[in-house]
Amino acid sequence: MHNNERKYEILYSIIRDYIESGEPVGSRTIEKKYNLGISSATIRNEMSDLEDMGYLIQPHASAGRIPSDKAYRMYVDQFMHIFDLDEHITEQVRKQYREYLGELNAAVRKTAEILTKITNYTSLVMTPSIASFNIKDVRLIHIENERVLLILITKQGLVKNAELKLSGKVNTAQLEKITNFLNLCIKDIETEMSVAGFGEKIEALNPSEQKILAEVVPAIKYILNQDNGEKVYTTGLTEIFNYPEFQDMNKARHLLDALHKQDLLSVLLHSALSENYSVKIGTENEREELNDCSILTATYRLNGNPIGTIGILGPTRMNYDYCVSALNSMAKELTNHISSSLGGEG
Amino acid sequence: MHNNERKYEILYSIIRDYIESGEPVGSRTIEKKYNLGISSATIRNEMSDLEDMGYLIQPHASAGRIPSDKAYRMYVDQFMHIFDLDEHITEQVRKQYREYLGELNAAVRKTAEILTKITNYTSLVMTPSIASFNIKDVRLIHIENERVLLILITKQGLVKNAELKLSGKVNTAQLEKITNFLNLCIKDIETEMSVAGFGEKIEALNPSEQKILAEVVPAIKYILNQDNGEKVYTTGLTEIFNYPEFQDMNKARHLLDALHKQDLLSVLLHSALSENYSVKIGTENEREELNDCSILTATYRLNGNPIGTIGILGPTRMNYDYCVSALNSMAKELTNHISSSLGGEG
DNA sequence: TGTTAGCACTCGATTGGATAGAGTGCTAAC
DNA sequence: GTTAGCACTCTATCCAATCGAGTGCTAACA
Repeated sequence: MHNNERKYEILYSIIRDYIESGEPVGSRTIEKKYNLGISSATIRNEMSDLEDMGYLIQPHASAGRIPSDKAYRMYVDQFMHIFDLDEHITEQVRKQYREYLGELNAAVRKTAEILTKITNYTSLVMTPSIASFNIKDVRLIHIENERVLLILITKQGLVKNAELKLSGKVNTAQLEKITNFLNLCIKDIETEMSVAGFGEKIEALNPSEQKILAEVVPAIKYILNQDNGEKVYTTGLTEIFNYPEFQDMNKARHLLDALHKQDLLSVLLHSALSENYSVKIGTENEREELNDCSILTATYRLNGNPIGTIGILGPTRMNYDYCVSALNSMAKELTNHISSSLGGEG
Repeated sequence: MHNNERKYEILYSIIRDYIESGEPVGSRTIEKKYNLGISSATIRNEMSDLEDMGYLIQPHASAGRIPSDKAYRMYVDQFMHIFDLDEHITEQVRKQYREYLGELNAAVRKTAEILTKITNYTSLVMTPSIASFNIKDVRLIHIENERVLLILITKQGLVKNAELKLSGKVNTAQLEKITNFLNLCIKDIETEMSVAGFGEKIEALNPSEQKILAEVVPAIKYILNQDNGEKVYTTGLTEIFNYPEFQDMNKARHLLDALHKQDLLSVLLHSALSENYSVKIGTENEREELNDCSILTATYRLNGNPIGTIGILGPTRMNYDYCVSALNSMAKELTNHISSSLGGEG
């Protein structure tokens, strides 16, 4: 077995062919389509070895062979070639982004649309949590009785609001005072985040105001920490019908059901935040419903820190080169857009 | 033909049977399952007449017959029986609503979930436009430079906000003055809605403030009129896979594609706002994609005025009695919840 | 020893004919 | 006007035959 190189060349050819055709690949196909200079009989022997090694699977005795998840994994690790998208595509993307100046979530969602359009796969995007940003300004607006609207404005110019229900009635004057106090203490809100942490400064408020403050601060903390505003959007859910591996109704249904579960998607994309990009192939996905799919993700950033994830979902037989490239390019564009439109400083 | 009553009794039986079984109904089935006191041969003759009249369709020569859209229409108009849902179900619903006190959209979306759960059909809900409510309070919050957050609070306690981009920078003092002015003129905003309509009162503002006002007012108008905030949510999209009429992949895909189009759904539900409830059967739906479905809708109200629509989508062969009943009951519950939780006055 | 041609074999997919079964329409009798 | 009876139609299902793609093995060859 001094010639492993040839084996992998054959495997590589099989993977490429199968990704393109979707049909089990036979030894004669390889012999004819790829000039490896060896006969189909030799290829058969090698294929038999590759099957023993776990790289190929024979759906049934008289069919060709298809790559296993392990084969795709090797392909992605060894052979995959990441490139930049055509300049005229990225230019168009930038143009579309420009329309969403400041509206970050809209730009992120647009990214999903573009991804589906250029790859014909389902795409998933996660909008960033407010926790990724630094608070510049806090406002409390009185709605009525005990209801208060909390507005957080970040240094980057993002706005997030949420309604709070306090335990008792408040009035506008009280809220104004508390608002001013909070804005004076903004640094503390970010770091300490507890009433106790305000120290002596709190003396500026009277007892009843302090009581309200004690309710407001945990609410802010909650909104900042509970991934509030982090949401997953999907586009092109029905694209999977294009692929023969999902012609089976039950399979398609199963997958679609899974993709409608917000929490599942949320966990999926959130866990991908730690890596620059990730490729999960078939059974590498923990959820059983996704074992026939590959999920590619990439993160977009603000000031170098990942704040969200964009992803593509398709059958394991997918064009990894193009998809990973497209995903990376889009993540890069989105990152650029964010830093230019929000002028991040913190 | 002095005995049309019998004909319709047969038709009624066929419809009931087909709704239940989903299989073409033959004359012998009717003879055995429904005691009409006549033989299968007679039933055959009547069925032949009913086919000529356009109420029945024969998929092929040696099959039974299935009801046409026209038959369902007659059924809905003549035979349908609307009833109230079981008290223990509505009690549960009320309990769930109570958790969303004040959060109207959350309650509406919950309604979709409940509808899908109790009917096993896809459900669609439209959240109300802010235009359905009376404005009590307007706030303008300065974000940075030319960016302003507009907050509208309704008499009913709903809060709606949107970001505005003005043509030039503004400062907090200016916005405060304009906010005060707007709140003084709230009646005018509702009725006139143009800067000219403010008459002499506008003298209270200096020219630069008037200029800002001239930008803000159309924005408010836009938000009030453009159905801003009116959004359609779907639940149970994959339920259609349960029904044999959508076993055909292409059909299912076609429908799912359609149901992912926000604008289509929006038009659909919006047009249903004018009626208390509506039933659109098969080809009665204008969109070709929906010609195999029936869409049932009902409106929920605030102070007697319809402000939103909830709906169910299923195959034309659907249990109209139960579904229309469920829909009406839920619309009633939602209406009650809204009037009790928002304490509508205007 | 590695490579290759040749061949028997396997197995899924397709085809076609036979059959069963459900249901109709027509006719003749009641 | 109603019904029993029967011939007819059409689909679905089953089964056998066939096709074809692809393999694995063997023997020959460099």
